Amino acid sequence: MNAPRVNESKAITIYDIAKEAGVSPSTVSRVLTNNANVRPEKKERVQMIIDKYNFKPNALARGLADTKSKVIGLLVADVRNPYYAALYVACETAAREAGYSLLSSNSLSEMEEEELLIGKLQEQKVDAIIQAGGSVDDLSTNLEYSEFINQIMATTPVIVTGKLDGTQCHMVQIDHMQVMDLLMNHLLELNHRRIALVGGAMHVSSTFMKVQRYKQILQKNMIKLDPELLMVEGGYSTETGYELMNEMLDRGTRPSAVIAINDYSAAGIVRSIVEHGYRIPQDISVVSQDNTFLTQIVAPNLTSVDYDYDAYGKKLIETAIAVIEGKKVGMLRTVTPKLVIRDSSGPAPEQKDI
Amino acid sequence: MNAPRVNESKAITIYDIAKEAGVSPSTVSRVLTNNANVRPEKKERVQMIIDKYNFKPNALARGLADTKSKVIGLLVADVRNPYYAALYVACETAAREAGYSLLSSNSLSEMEEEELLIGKLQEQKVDAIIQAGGSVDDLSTNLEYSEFINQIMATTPVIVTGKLDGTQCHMVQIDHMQVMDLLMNHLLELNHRRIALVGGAMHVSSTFMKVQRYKQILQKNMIKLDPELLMVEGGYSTETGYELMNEMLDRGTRPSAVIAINDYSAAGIVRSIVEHGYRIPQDISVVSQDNTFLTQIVAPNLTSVDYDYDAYGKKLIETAIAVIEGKKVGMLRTVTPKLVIRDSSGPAPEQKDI
DNA sequence: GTTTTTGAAGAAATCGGTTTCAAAATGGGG
DNA sequence: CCCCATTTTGAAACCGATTTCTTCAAAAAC
Repeated sequence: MNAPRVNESKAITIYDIAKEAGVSPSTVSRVLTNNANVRPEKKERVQMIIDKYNFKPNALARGLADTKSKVIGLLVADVRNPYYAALYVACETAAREAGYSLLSSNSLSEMEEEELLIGKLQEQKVDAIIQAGGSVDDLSTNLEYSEFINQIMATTPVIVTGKLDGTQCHMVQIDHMQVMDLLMNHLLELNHRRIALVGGAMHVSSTFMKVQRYKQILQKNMIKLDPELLMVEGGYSTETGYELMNEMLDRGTRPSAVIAINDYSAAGIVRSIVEHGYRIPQDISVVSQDNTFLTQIVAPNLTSVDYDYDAYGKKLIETAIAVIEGKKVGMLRTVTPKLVIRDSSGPAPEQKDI
Repeated sequence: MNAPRVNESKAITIYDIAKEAGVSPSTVSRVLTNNANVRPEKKERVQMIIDKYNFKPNALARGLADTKSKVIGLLVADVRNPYYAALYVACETAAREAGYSLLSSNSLSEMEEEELLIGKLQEQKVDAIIQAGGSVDDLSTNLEYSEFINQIMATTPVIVTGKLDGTQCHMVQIDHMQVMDLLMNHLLELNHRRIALVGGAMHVSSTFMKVQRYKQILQKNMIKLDPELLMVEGGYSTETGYELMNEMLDRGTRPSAVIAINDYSAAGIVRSIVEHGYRIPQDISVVSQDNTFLTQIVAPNLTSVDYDYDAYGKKLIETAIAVIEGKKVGMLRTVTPKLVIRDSSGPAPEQKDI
């Protein structure tokens, strides 16, 4: 009769395994890390005991000994935003597949908060920090921020989404120019000429680049820029989209198509348009960016630009691991956007006003 | 002229601080942990040097030494679901305020995956594991799962959302009965008698409880249960909501109000209703659960049951910390729901059929 | 058959903290 | 001013791995 199984409060260690296998702790460690020769029969014996107890080496001790925690810190602006949620899941999946864990935080767009959180991540000895969104994207504080990142980089490698000048940190960036190209080409092919840009803020670098590109494309197509169609002066929320669109329509400005800065604000834009009695896409087309699940919640389903989040996350994690392992990898990698056409965009209506 | 600042590759340690302060490492540690007496003037001197270098103790070493990592593992079903995203952020905030970090994973509803992830968390020596959603809620595998949790509990305390019999693990649970009470009372007060229940799956415990309660309330109000109004046989997605509602309306069943299992599916339900030419709430009221931001994206804005995510997350973290610190705390804590009335619910239309 | 090379495995140092233990310093009372 | 109780403090052990350094044995070379 076996002794009753009792919760031995002490966790099992490499020494216990060693004793039971009749070998030294070093040997057990060698079996564990698998980067030194151990005689096959011994290796097997040790492995059996490891399996028997389902022994898992203490990651803290391991991290302390070899100064690699196998944890990557991930700072996202806010996972409640579907865009970041998608990116976060993609990163986690990629990290897991590479044998890393993720220590993540929501910075909630306070730069002070960010500093605190990064400090926390450093305490935890994460091997690298990925910063997705937040201060990185803010043109107005960019210089100051680069300084800050450089300081962090002295200790921990940092990878950011977006582009950050004046640092040695690696970047994975969506090709914002191409995002705008995709949207504009789609609309121009549908004969739209009065294309509005709604939502976003100019001090955010991605938005800034998109507006630039928007203007370029108009020019190339001999379309005169109507400043009334450019309403990039709010935020990225549903509320903002709703208000900006209301303002435009109430003022009498009538676009044939609207480019929303993201799906989130598109929801507000769509509502405003519908409430003003226009049909989508018959009267006004709406196209959006991010291709989150919101595209399928809003009626009609939104045409939106997708970033292939899995690939995006994978690139971030790959870059982080490459840097950790000291391998060479491009400083700036790009995520290629793709247009997903749904029901919210259609041919421009016959022109009746100017 | 100062020497140029160079990246000293070696991180600064407690010993460096000790040397510069002219004290022993033990003393520095005492200042750091603040749980032993240190002569004030010495304490100040050490603290100054700590501040000077902005020294942060290595969390790995610390965790190894006192077998407390100050990290809590959080397993959520899927942060891309706004409900879990809200809960996740709430937990993170609460954890941070209590001086803990969060190591989180998305279990993505594979029980195998869950086991793997929990194993990972244990390796990382998290002080406790919070499991939010996933297998916990599945009645069909509940027994097997309890066994599994008990095994984990031998090493790491586990806190789950929902109710899990046969384990010693702490639970924080939404009062599902009350959720249904709130929704039904609201609708009954608005004179609704033909109330449909759409979405969800009976093997999920929360849904099961809600259906039970739904029947009880009908009975108490002398309303005969119409099985055609009960469409709890799909999932929790927008797609499911859309399909189930289509099925009901196409079949000719006409409710005066619909209770959606969550906001996510409500979006599909709303779309189906609108596409069938009914107005919300004039013809059919829709009420929902979770009170995520989706309530404000769907038009009309959804009446929904809120859980006060901040309080919810805080209860989870508080419970976890209490367990970690060996303090007594109730095995089952409850989250009280609250109804948020918006535009999707209104008085029942004058009865014309039966 | 002896010497050299290579491979396997243990002892011990190390990572960077916390904590126990014992010694030293301080302080209060007689 | 001395003695005893109480703080303070430092030395050393410890947490649980990895890794370097040795030693020893076996295989290869001569």
